[in-house]
Order: sequence, then C-alpha cells, then structure tokens
Amino acid sequence: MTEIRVRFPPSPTGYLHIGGARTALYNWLFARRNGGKLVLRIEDTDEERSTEASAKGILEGLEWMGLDWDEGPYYQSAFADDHRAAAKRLLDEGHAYRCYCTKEELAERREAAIARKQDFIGYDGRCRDLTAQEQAAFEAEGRPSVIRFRAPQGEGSVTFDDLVFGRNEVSFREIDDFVIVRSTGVPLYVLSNAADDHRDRITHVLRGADHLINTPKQVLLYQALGWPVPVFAHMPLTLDPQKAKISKRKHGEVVSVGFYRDAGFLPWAFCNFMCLLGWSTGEDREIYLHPEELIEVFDPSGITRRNSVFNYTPGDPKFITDPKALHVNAEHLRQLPVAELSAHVQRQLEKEGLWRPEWAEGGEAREWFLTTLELIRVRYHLLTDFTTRGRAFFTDDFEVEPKAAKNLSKDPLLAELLPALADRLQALDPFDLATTEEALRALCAERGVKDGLLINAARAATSGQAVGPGIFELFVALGRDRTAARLRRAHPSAA
RNA sequence: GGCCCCAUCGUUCAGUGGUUAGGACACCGGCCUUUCACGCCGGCGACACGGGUUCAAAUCCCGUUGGGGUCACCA
Repeated sequence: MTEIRVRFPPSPTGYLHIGGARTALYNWLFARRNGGKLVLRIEDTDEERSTEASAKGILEGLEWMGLDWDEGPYYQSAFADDHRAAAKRLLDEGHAYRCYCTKEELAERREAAIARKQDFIGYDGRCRDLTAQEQAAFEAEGRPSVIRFRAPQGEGSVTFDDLVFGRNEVSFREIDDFVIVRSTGVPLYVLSNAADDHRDRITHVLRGADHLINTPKQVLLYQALGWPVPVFAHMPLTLDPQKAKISKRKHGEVVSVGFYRDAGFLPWAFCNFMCLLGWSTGEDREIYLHPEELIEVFDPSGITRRNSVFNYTPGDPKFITDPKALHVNAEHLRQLPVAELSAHVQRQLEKEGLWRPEWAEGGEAREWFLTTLELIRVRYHLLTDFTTRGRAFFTDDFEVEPKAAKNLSKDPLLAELLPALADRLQALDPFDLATTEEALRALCAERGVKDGLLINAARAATSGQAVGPGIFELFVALGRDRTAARLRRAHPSAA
C-alpha cells in the first residue's frame, strides 16, 4: 500500500482565514488518520499579491491551531523549473501550443461572444493550428505568446471520482484551450499546482469546492503528462448568513484565525468547531476534547455536499462570533482536565501580567490555583474571561463594575455592615464554607437585614462583580485576610 | 447567460420508501440557587414549490424557484 500524502497549499496573500483553516484541518486529520504525510506548500507564484509577512502569518496560524506538517514549507516559486519543464514537454509532445492573441484581443472577442449571447465564451482556438510560417511571422513581429493546452475536442468527456461529490463527468466541449504559461514565461496555477502535487507524490487532494471546476482540466494535464491522477475530495464553502463567500474585506477580523486566538479560544476547541461545520460522523457527538479523538473518527466521506453558513452577526454584543463556536469553547473550558486547562489560563494570566510562578510549582499555591479554576471555569466562555470577570481572584488590583457598585450603595446600612462582617470573618477559625456562612447569616439576623443584601454587597466588594460563584465559596477561595481587607476597603470612610 | 453543485427548525448535523421527522446551538418557560453559570425538566421551531412513481415519499424521477461555484496571461 502506498503511503497517503496530502498537502495544504495556501497562497500568501492575506492572513489565514477560517476557510483555509478548515481545509488545513481536514488535510491534517486525514493524514493523521491514515498514518500519512502532510506537505505544506506556499503557493507564491502570484508575484503581485504574495508577501512574506502573509506566509509567516499563515504558518503562525497553523502552529496555533496545533496542526503540524511533515514536509515543507516549500515555496512554489522555487520549483519554477519543474513547471516550465512540464510545459515544455507538453509543447514538444503536441499537447500544447503557443498562442499569440493579446489580452486585448481576447477581451474583445469574449465581449463580442457575450454580446451575441453565445453560451461558450472560452478561447476560440484561433492559434490552435497555426502553420510554421504564421508562427514565424508572429515571432518575427516580436509578439509575446502564452502557452495553451490543446484540450481534446469532439464527443468525449473527462471523468473523475470525488470523495465528496461522487462521479464527475465533464464534456470536452466545456473545456477550452486554457492557458498554462503566461507570456512572461511563468506557469499558471492549473499547471504548477498539478506539477507540484506530482513531484510531492500527493495521493489525495482535499480542497475547496471552488476548485471543482478546474479539476477536469488538471485531470487532462495529468493524463497528457502520463502522471497518476490523485484522488480528489472537494469540500463545500463556508458562507456568511447572507450566503456570501467569507472574505477579509467584507467581514474583517472575525474570519481570521488570529481573531480566535486573541479572543481567548482554546486552539483545539476552535478546531473542534471548525471541523463540525460541514462534517459529521452521523452520530450525535460534538465535543472532541483532544485531537486524537477526532483523528480516530475522521473520514472525508462525512463531509456534507452543501455549503454551510458561519452564523455570525456583526455588532452582536453577546456573541462575538458564531454562538456554537462559543459554546464548543465553553464546553472545552469546563470539560478539560483542570491541570490541562491551567496551562492555557497561565498564558492568559501572563499576557495580562497577573501570573505568579508559585501557581505552577505544586504545593498549596498550585492546589489553590486549580481549585479556583474549577470554581470559576464553569461559567466562562473564553480564556479572556479569567482575566476580566475573574481578575479579582488573581490580583487585588481590580475595578468594581457598575452593576456591582449598585449593590454596594443599595442601603446606607452597608457602610457599617461590611466592616462588621470583615471583623467577624477575620476572627473565624477555621475559615470555611460552614463557618463563614454561619457568621454572615448571624450578623444579618442580628441587624434585621435580608441575607441577600449583604451577600450581594459582599460579592461586589470582594470580586468586583455582580455575579459569580457562591459567596461562601468566594470567601474561601480568597482566604480570610484578603476577604476581610476587601470588605473594609469597600467603605473605607466608615471603617 | 452556459456548465456544474446544493436545498430538513434561525444556525448546524442526523434521518437514503413506512419515524409522533431526531440531536446540538440560539431563543422562551420551570426547577435548583437570596447572584450568575452549570445541571435537570419542558416549550417554540423545518422536509422550498409543483408534478409524477409507489399501497406508502423528507427520502426515487421530472420540472420550477432559490442559493452557491465557475466561465482570467488570480490561486
């Protein structure tokens, strides 16, 4: 059995967007599932638009997602000789010919064809059978030329089997003599991509369905060059709610992988969500906490044939991206073994300058850290929540949010209740769930106030938040001294 | 316009001749909780339309409509 080899060939003309990320993910999953190899190839032959910065960004995006590759990155531009050699062979063997039509002439004829409401608007074959004399005359004139593939004519058709779309049959009359080498001598995608896939011994091509149409052309190329034809699997596109192709120009940051990194997604949760968009095993399972779990079940035949919609509403204050993506991330946040999660939270704390090394070192501090994560992670959706809503757990330097502040000024009595509570809690030994609860409730009973009043005020004072974990769990997580200090700090004038 | 693809709740994924058309997210109720979340219980909500075929159609066929792809010296 020959080794399965797949590739991910992004063109470095922008950041890694979610469509590309999904393609990369599927290729990676397929390679890993089959013990095959993933080749990374940067297709930088579009000199106008390719940039080194973009290539770097794409690599970083893949690394963040945790997708590694076995070969490359190769840069397509380094293999121009291969592409030209293929073109020369095609020319020499009569599978291709030089065309001297200029861009302007072509455009003119195309427009004329459209004006005549002609169905076929491809190349008309004008230079297909130039005599040696005609060709010499054009050359003498100094006319530039492109190289065109001599597509078969007549009644036949090209056939290939697609792992997702099944059998495809395209009539010869749908395929014109397409250009394979520009007048500058630089080969085009359709040729260079096939030549690279052949050189890299690619066995399976998993790519976007936007390539479905030029697949028959590439099959023709493979056949003319005597190369084995790889297996194709085309995956439908991801659209926005208006059914428009997603693009940076139209959608901005939300469609870039970097957005998810910065927003506080766990890399694999992001992959989990992306994988689910347009694919399934046929079973109900949706959460795959680790790559191995998805590798085990991944099969390209589970890719749906229909385009899927990335359900994103611009400007939605509650959902910064597809709600399902947020949900998947939240599930990972609370289902992951806490020790595993802690590494991600550590990075988030480091980013905000709140990290303390003892939290990783074991012992009491480590234990406190993990227990605290257990306490708060259940209500978070993003890693950033640990340093925003959860900030007070990790530093004394936090703000009291407006909603919480209201709970502090609800009753003038609070000005003395809070310090009084601080005193009582300070005197507690042990300081645990039961003793703190007893102390608080006793105080409220003595002063004749509702427990809720003090509870909510205490939560605001100690965590800066109007909502959060149970108040006594919060006290215990913060510890006796920090709790007391914060309760006093809330109303310093009365203290 | 030609060619190709697609069509099940708002989104997503099931369901390949006989199902009360299922799950997840979102949304709405309730329980739990003197907060929020989790959890649990319940609700809303879909087979685009029209013809066939069949005892029987979301499932098969044809057409219509709608959406997408593509028709470059981009990739």
